[in-house]
Amino acid sequence: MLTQSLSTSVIGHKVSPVAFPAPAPDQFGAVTGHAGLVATEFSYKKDEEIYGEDEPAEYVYQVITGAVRSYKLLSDGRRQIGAFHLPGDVFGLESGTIHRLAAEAIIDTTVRLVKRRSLEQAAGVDVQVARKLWAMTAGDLRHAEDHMLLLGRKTAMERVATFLLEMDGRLAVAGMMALPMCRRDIGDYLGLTLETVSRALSQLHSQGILGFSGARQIVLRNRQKLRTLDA
Amino acid sequence: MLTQSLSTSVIGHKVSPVAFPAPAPDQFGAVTGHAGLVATEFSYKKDEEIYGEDEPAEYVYQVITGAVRSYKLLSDGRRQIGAFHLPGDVFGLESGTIHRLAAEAIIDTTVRLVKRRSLEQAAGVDVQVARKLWAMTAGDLRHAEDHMLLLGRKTAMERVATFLLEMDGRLAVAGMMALPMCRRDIGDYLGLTLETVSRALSQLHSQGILGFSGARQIVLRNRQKLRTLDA
DNA sequence: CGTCGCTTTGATCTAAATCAAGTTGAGTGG
DNA sequence: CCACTCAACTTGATTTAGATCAAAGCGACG
Repeated sequence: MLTQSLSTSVIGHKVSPVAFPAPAPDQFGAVTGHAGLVATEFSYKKDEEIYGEDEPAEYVYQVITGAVRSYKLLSDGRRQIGAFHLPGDVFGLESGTIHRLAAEAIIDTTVRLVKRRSLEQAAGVDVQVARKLWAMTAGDLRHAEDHMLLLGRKTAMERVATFLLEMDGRLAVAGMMALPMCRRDIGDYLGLTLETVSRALSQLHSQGILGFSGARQIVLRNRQKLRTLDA
Repeated sequence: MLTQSLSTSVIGHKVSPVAFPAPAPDQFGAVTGHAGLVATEFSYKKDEEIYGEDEPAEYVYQVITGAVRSYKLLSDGRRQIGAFHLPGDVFGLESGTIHRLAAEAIIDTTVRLVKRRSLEQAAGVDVQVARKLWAMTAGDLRHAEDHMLLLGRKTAMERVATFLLEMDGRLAVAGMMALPMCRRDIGDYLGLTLETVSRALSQLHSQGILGFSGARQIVLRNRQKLRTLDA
């Protein structure tokens, strides 16, 4: 299966910023606003693979709309999701030539992408670009280090509380968050089963710490209490 | 407590390579062999702190002899060791200004260190240095991604098998490895208790997959079998 | 408005944690 | 050089958090 939509544009300093709902500081712009890097848009349907584990890393991506999961698999199908990527997030950035994790669209998703080689070339010319690429990889490392602590040492309730606070910070609009991912994805991110995730959420609901409007629309009613549960 | 020993030298291209038993490719040399960076040696006693979590990242370190653990703590003392650093390994490298994990000497340890600022400065002048710093952070990220899979989805026996194969690759000499760390450290690295680690090792011993000469001297007698157990 | 995937909830099981002794062995001081 | 000491390690008994197995709800979509 290939493209659902594709458009190409040459990104210059103030040329066609391609408005997208990026809540986070624009990580990509700081890098693509250089030397006529070519950025392309591409769309993926729900559950479509963006790239596979150990595939050559030809492109670097930024989520425009939608959501993406990055993950590793064991031979028998056990899966560990390393990160969720939401609008504004850059993913698939590698210092080497290979993607260490696979990536799939969680829901219908549109991304911007640039060739990894062109970024590396820009980094060779512009020290600021090189600095930014390093900083983005360091940001991914920080997240992974925090997540190792969660996976190795936190209880199920602590993991779910940490997840809710993370998602609250990343996608809450008007105090409500619309989770794009299913319970199984959350479980595979937190090193739990989907049933354990569901039970923890139910318990938080019964304690009035969160409210539901459908399984994936969540309102945090007591962030302070949640913070005491997150470890 | 402060220094056990300290010496300073100006590292130039072929000036005083300060011979050290680094089995890995010399990650530091590629970076310190530039622009008269000043490298200092420093020693730490067993269990001495090298830096704390969230402390300013003033230096970048390389193990000369000994071993180091990098870890995070929860408020109640639960600990997750993110990495062990062995002779030749660089640690404490940050893109930002803060150490994200604490570091302690596992046994008496000597390190080389350079100021982070001076490395950043060199990276601003020399693109090769910038590239190397990025590649080192990316290497740490790769390890963290692999470790998330282990912590989130592997069984106790799979974790211990993975650990043995990792250490075998990093510190086996003449088919034998001398582990510098205790069972509790191994447990805190693998997200297990020390008892579970001990039981897994005993089971591998009774199956003839490994041999002991004292609890920390291990010979792998059947790497192939171990690889089938590692997931 | 029926179907199917997702979610919740309940019952039971189990891998690993916890609690509890012993054992070993490296380092110390007599 | 030997015996003592103490931390590290092993092993056993029991507990438990979370996994697994199973069966309803529910809700979005065709």
